[in-house]
Amino acid sequence: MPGVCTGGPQGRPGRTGKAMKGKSASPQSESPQSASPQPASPQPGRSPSGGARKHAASLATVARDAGVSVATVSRIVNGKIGRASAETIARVEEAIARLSYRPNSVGRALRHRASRVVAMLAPNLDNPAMAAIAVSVESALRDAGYVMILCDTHDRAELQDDYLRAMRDQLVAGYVMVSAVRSKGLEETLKRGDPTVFVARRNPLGGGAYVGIDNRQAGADVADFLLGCGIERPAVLMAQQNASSTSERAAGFIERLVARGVPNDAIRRAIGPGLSHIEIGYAAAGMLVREGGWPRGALCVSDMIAYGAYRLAVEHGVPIPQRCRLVGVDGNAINAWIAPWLTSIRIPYESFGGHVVAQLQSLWSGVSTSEVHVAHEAPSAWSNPGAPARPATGAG
Amino acid sequence: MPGVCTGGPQGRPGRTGKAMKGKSASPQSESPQSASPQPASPQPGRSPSGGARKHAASLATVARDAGVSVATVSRIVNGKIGRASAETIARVEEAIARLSYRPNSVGRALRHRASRVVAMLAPNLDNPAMAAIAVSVESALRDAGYVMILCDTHDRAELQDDYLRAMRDQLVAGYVMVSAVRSKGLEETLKRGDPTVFVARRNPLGGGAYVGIDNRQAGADVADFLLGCGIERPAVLMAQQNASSTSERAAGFIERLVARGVPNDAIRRAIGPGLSHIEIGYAAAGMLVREGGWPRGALCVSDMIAYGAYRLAVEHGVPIPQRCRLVGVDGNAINAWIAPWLTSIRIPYESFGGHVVAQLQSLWSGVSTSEVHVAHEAPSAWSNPGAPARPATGAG
DNA sequence: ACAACCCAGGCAAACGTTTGCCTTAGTGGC
DNA sequence: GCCACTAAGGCAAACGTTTGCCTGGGTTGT
Repeated sequence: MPGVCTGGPQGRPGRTGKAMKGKSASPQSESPQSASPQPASPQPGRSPSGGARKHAASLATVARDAGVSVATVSRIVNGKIGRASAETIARVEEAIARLSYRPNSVGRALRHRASRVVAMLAPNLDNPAMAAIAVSVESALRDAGYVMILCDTHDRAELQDDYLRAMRDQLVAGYVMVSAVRSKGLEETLKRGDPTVFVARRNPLGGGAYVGIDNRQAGADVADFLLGCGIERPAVLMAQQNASSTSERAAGFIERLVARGVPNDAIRRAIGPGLSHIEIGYAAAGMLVREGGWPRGALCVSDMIAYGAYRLAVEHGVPIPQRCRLVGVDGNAINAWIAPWLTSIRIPYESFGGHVVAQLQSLWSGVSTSEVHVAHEAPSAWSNPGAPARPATGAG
Repeated sequence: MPGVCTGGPQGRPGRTGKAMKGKSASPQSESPQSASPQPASPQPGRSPSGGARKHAASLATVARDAGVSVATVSRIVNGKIGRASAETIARVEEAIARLSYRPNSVGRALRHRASRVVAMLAPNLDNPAMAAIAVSVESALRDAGYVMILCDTHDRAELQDDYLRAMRDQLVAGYVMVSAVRSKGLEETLKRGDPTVFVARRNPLGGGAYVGIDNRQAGADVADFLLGCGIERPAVLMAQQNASSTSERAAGFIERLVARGVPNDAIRRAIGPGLSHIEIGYAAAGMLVREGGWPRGALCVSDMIAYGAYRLAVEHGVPIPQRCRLVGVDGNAINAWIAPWLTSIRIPYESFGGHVVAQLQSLWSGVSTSEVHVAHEAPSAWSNPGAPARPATGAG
């Protein structure tokens, strides 16, 4: 009931929404031989205004109007000139304009056995980093004349496979797999040689086109940063699920710490369970603190994990970053506005789209592709450590 | 150069990324009669492994294998039984399994003149609220057997029109317009009677199916909340661009304040320029403060605007919410983790998908639709006003 | 005068489905 | 024996493109 002026504590924030009804009905084409024949299929001709709806103009319409054959119109539309006289071209173009003809992508796709649609499969778009990738890829695809089908896999292998199959049925031109998980369907897709680009997390089956940062290096950079801040025993907060990307960050971090003389068993590792990184961060921080109090600094292998840890710190009244410097990885744009306490390695997600499309185009033209490592930025926070403007500590 | 242990202030956070090269090349089908014939179209048969690739099985393949006609296979696949004997069905299903046949969506779409794809057009997915809507709609569509093409319109009318056209060429089954802007193409789409659902912002041309909250009521609720907190002269931070949704919130807010005895000219309104709500919030707060100092409380017509205002408060050393209570609208999930200072009206975006799909199905079956008003929640923050756990103010 | 070309464009076969209509058998009723 | 009916399934025409091949006329070369 809206209107009440209360709004007390809601308990710990739980579900990120999305009840995920366990139906697991495969999207598109509810598995052949199923008995349910597309319920309530969109009746194209039906309209409340009744009567025979005018269909959009097709090649045939234009051809008739211009007094030529469909072949000629098709060639003109596709710029295959040299096959038509100037007058014919003019006549056809006039007809096209008059009928406001636009080529039908579905017909094209059928003929070409490939559409101008690219599928992007990603886990939880709730993560701002994922959203940033989606935005970037979408825009780059658009500039290249493609559109994007977005599939939220929730990091679940079966769902990923459902989508892979459904996308194949769509004759998509390629796949963009963001943080893909290992699965049977993925294996098949790759074996078939379908154009596939992995983003942010390497192909769990090895090989393949990849766009991402050098995660090991990023981890090492954080180690250098924390040591450089005078924090001699930093910890690391990570996820249980060993996704190549984040575990590489942790590995690079530890490696560098050890290389710089920190005893291996002095590096406290907290591994949070679950799926949502934000809850992982909360849980991992809790474990860490229970076992030995707050560290003076920590690598959080993703910004979301840092958010979770921050929440615990706030609950405990531990000021961040003064008593514990958290360093995340991602550099979400929102940090600059509402998370000034967070130091983060910024990943330039806004440039990923261009690289992804370039990789796809390589695959389409048969060129073999290699991994693309985008440069990440140095650890940075909104304000310098110890600089004047600090959040919400000023005179109150 | 990664590795440096500095990371000073980056200046005010600026661009939300996305350089938007002004190309404005229409996605898909670069406008007929254009001379550029699909550069580097995906060569379907080409594979580095060379040789004739095996195409996926089609109805014809299955028919041949089972020794029946394609018509029979089609009918069986679609569950139109009663036309085939039990043995035939068994034989065909066996063939389907053996060849792992899956119906080709493109062929279907061509035949039906409508695909099982729904287009969602939204401005900037950077906004967590938009992302939440996208997640919800995607999931609901999937459960209904559809997939979603996502189009980022950047709130620009021409881009919206480009996409609307491109989506029509795709024979999409329907349109989900999130915060649509008025445009010529939208007008045509509606005139054509294409199934269209508006989300979060009403149809700028009036009428049509809608899913969203009662924005006026939400504004009034915030007014009640702030007055109830003893804040007698609250302000409002809003955007210049008069989107129906946010301006209705502001209107409802002011209306209620006036109704409860606040003199109209005592209500300070700050109207920020620009497109990104977060920068609008920053700018609006700046204007407000310059003109008369910080208010004791304010409605921010969206959470993003509150984020922007918060940044200014941090810069000025003004503690939020102690000295100025900000109340946003959206209730982004992230608030509970890293924005405990924010009170917000939560909009249950995770339930929008279901309503949107229901609206679409109504449209598809020719039933006339009405607006769906989802109930928003009461203003709430993570912690009670003045409750013990306050962020980062504890003993340092 | 004839071969060799080129130009402009049409024919028709795909691509994978769906579906109205037809045919062929079989069955029951009279 | 004939009619009516049903069950089982095939034929072929769409849906909108693309493209290899063909044709008919014109030009050029010798």
